[in-house]
Amino acid sequence: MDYLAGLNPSQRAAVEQTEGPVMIVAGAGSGKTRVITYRVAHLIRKGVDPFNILVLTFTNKAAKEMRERIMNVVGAEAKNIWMGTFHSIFARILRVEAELIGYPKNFTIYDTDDTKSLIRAILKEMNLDDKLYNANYVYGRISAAKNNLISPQEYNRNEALLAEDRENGRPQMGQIYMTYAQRCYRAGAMDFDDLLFKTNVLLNKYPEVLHKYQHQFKYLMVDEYQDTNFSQYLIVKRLAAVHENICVVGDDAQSIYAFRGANIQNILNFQKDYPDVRVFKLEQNYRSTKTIVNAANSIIANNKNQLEKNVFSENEEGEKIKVVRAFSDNEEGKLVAEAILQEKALKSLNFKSFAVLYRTNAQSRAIEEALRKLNIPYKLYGGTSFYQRKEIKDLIAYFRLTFNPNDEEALKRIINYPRRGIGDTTIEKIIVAADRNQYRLWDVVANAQMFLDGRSATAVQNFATMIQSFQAVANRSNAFDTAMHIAQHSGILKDLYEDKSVEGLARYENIQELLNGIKEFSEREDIEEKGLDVFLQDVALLTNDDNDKDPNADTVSLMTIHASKGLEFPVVFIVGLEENLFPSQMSLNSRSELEEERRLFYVAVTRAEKKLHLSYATSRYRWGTLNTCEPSRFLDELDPRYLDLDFKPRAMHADEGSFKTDRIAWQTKGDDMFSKPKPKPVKTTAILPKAHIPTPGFAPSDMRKIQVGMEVEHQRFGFGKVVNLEGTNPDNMKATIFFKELGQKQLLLKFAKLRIVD
DNA sequence: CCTCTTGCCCTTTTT
DNA sequence: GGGCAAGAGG
Repeated sequence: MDYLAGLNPSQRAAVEQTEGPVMIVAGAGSGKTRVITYRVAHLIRKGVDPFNILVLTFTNKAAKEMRERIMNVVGAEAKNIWMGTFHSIFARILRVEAELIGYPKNFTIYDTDDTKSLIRAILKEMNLDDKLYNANYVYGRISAAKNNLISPQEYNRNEALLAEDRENGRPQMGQIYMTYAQRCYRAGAMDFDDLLFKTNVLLNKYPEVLHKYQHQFKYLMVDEYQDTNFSQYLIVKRLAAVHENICVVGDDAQSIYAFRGANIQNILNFQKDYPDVRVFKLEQNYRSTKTIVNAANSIIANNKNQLEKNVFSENEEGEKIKVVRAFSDNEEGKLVAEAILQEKALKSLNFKSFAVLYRTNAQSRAIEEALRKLNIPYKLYGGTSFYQRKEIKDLIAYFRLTFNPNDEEALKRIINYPRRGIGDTTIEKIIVAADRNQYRLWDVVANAQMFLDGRSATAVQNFATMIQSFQAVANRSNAFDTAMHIAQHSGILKDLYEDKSVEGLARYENIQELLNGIKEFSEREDIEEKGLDVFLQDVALLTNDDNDKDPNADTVSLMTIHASKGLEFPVVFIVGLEENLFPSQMSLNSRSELEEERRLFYVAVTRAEKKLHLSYATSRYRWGTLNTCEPSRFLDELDPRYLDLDFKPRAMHADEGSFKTDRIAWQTKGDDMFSKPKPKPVKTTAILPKAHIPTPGFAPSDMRKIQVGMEVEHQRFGFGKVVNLEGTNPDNMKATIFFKELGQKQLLLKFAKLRIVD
């Protein structure tokens, strides 16, 4: 039990409390992973069979890392623990039980691309305007329904939801959801949300199945519990209902996935669900300097609904946080690159001590270019993963179709790639024929001459014969031999080989790499079933960290803040701290969304161990055009005691109420923000300041008469007092006005409609 | 049915 | 600035 010695009292107590409901509230850097790994190790040391332990995480990376760490304590036994992401664990269970709920065992998992492609196809068939019924919007709506366990039937019976859709001008939403679900079902496919939704259906409908897993999983642990959605919450609750040995670990301050349905209430309400819960708080941060921890605390203090805790550090004070202003995104990249070289030399650090974090993937480009110019090695995390590349998806689509010939998305993808004379018209005919007769897609394809004529019938027939030959090969060969056979006989390999362009070469190499990966899989000693179908099962759930060729290379890490959760680096750069970028423009509609952005900033700040750099640019390319940017409000929220500014600060924002109107001036400038016919869904949580109703007969006064100290009325901002005037030229005269409702704002008198109150 | 060009949308974050 | 879908022309 030597591993217990390295724990502080609260960590140790959490590890030793193995029975009953437990909640561990773990502040950033407080040794959370350590506690989970030791807790699992402790269970095993106490004699619990690893097979009876279920540990759920949010990323493959977290699961992999944890398993390795447990293995270091208890050895090979750790291999038998049920540990993985929600999606992979329940996909695994669904593979066993699928037939009960009408799915084939080798059902396809539709990734986001497949899902959107199917939605677009349905929209087209229904003759709906794909701008109004934007595929992203429709997907979001369906996803939200599934995450709240609302089936298509229930959706269409739910008057409130239907009314909401009518108000949003999208009355067909319910029908789209219905059709989408039917098409997935007919294709033998589940999307990401289905993996959880169908698990709930299974556990709800088949008590004997529920019973089986309830008894198998005597001990449950859920990492990042603050990021669970309702669907996940209910699965966990059901599985834990018998033994109630449920331990959830999380930090409400780090909840950053509400956008995909996570419900922070799950952790805030855990104590209500399990009144006899034991709560452990890990409040000491071992990762960062006092400066960083205190600065992070000063940010998160701006959020309202939180579990009470006091995160502190006993580490050194550390350096102040450097805040840098750049003129453009490119200059920002340059400043970051130079700072890395400087600090590396000064403190004799490795490149891998540095991370650059950003809000959106698109920001990586400017940084990458700057790093390349100075020959700084870097590694990009996230972005398009290996498995999302076109050529990889194409080959995998052949695999998918071989094992599930009803997979509509796979079929559409490759029936005419490489070219074999089957055009859109023919594909449409196939789908319509299947639809009309309620046939499975493959029944139509395999009997093409019944539904099509002449040339196209033959082409489709040949295609069907080819897939059938692949099925025959798959039946008697291992994964690699099957994959190789398909790559060759489908014509993909030849097609790519003939493309001698740089990109074509890269694509060919990628296919080789995939085949190499499958070869390795085929040669593994630790698995019995080595068919290509087994390899295929998890592919949709794999992310890019799986393809990490050289994890120990000395490179700077570049990633989104979301991807950085759970990681730590000695020196961290957070770039793009600008209004509309971070916080994201999409988040400005409600307090809850803004709070999530703030938690995201908190996550970013707490990744740093020794030194933190923040930066923003005053102009930035977005959609190919140059935009002016304002510094992020988050910079204002940081306690200035911890900051080292390289420029003269100015009052950036007076208070939260003012932000909405502040940016109108520059929004209208560059692009088409206002012309987009994109009605936003109704947000009930909006806390925007109430619109001011101007006094009857409101008329703007002559601005040449305005003086400091005057009381004025603004058409929309209400009443306020002039505190400062800048400039003399009437064209650029700017007034600083303190509004009673909205706080301080700066207005260009040229545009402002102000009435001087007598 | 195929290929090339244009024009549109995009940029939130991920399983 | 880039990727992708739709549409025109071959």
